[in-house]
Amino acid sequence: MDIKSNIINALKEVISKEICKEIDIKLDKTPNLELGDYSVNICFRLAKELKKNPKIIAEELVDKLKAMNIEGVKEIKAVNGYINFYIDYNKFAKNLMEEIDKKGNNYGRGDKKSIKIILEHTSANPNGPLHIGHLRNAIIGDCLKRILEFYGYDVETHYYVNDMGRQMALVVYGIELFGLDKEKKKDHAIAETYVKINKYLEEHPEEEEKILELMRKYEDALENNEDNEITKKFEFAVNYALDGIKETLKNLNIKHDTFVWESSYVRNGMVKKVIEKLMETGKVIKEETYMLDLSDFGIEKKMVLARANGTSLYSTRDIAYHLDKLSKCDIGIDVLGADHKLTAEMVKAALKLLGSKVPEVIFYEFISLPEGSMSTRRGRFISTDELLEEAIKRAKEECNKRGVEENIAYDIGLGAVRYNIARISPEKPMVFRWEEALDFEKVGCPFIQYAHARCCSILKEAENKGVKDEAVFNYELTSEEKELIKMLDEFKDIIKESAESRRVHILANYLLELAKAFNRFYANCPILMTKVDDDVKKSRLKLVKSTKTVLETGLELLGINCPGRM
RNA sequence: GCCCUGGUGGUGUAGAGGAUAUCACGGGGGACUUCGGAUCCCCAAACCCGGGUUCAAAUCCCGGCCAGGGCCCCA
Repeated sequence: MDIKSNIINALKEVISKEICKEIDIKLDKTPNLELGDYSVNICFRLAKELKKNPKIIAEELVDKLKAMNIEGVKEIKAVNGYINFYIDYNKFAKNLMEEIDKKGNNYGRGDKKSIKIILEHTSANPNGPLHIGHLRNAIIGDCLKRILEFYGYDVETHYYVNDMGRQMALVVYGIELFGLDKEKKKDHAIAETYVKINKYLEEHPEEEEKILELMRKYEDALENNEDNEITKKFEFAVNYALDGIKETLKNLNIKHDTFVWESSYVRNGMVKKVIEKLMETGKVIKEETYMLDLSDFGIEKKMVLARANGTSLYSTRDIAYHLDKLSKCDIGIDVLGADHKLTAEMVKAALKLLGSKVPEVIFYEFISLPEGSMSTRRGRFISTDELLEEAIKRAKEECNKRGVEENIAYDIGLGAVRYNIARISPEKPMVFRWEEALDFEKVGCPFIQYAHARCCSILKEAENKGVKDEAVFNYELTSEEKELIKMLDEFKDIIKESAESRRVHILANYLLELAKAFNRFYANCPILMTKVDDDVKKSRLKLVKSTKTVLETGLELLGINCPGRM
């Protein structure tokens, strides 16, 4: 039984006995250690019902609570109507350090939940490289996958490949007209051709017909489940772009389990079936084409299910994909840009109409450039490759400046890129500025990695000196030690909160705080110095070891490596 | 016009009913003869505006204002 539950149980017992009430109790964190470690504000709530001053209620309750000798609690105080609990750090520290020691990098891991999640993320159109907008999707998605897995879910990641859109037909036609620059990285070569064909079409609008024809032919072939010249051209183009994208993802330390092509749902007839089933609901209106009435779901806009020429539409294929995906898992999660909000709502509504589960959708706001939003079509974007390359280059310079081996530059550079995005809550719009992206002081990641490296070197030094770590903790702990211990304990809650709310920035911000707490501890509490008492030395060393473990685990969950020296 | 997000020191960001609003950068000042200075400490500096709900509001509600996004037989 942990201390928090002990406190809550004791409170419930006292309140039901003294006041004859069952109430929900939530423990709060105190603003600082002087006010204890945990607190409750129930007295304010009780004050109204009992018509009594909250201060007095608190004092009375404290007397009763003290008499109960709650295990792990050293002191209880009533302050201005709050009840503050002070925990017994010596005991607490000992237990916690032993737990971390025993579990190692599994400390904080959730129990296996036997729940299958399919998490779709990145899913950028294969008409060019990942730009820094897609990067936000990819990083949020990948961190989330790691966190959910660690929390105990069985997670499969999907990359949904949009191979049927107009933009792919443009690429295919573009390759016919202009070919591909074989010198360039494949996804960049595709983008170059894509920009050219867009410009060409602006100048030759009469050729628009050819694009429509390509789309028509591709879809016809798919509907008949045929392979012919056209499908080969599309597949070539898509795979060509995907090769490049996969290379970038690999550099980002991101791996998808499955790539699902939207065309597969036309091939297997599911898209047709979706339309048929939707017709059966009686909510389909036939105008020039089929429109779905979703007003029952509060959506006034009608959802168009197919083009007048009979070809399918992105959102209809998306319904088929979700129907299939959601039948294969317990929870489906999509990471999508905020521009998909309306369509996502429509897809959800359509799924409900069909009696299906609906996906959870995580929206993130766009990353824009100071001069405006990005556009692959206009060639106005910053690619992830570019950013990563620059970040690693900058990391190398920093290493050289400090006389550290360059081979850790990748870890530092990638860490900065990933962390810089992971730390921001997704609903916040971001503006990309090179100076900020490459300012390693501003990005908290090197700070965290440095704290880890520092742990490593202290542990190594201890080994040289023959000092062994042990959770003795038989002395009065300093406030820095207490803060650090509390942070290490909090890791479990952070994982839970981060996983359950599907918010990765919570973990990212926590790690920075942990590193901060560690540095404060390091600055104020001598560890291996000769004047330090042996038991203190051993205990503090254990604290270092535990911090290293948690930093390692946490950074790994953000897909960030931590070098042993830097 | 309608819908959805966001608005917190100079800048970027956390906090989503509770006590003195987090952290970083930038500015100013300081610390260190032993464990690694990508360090630590201190100072100045912020909740868009107006109402409301509450013992308690940055946080919830209503109304403004500002910014971004959406409202395609695009994806």
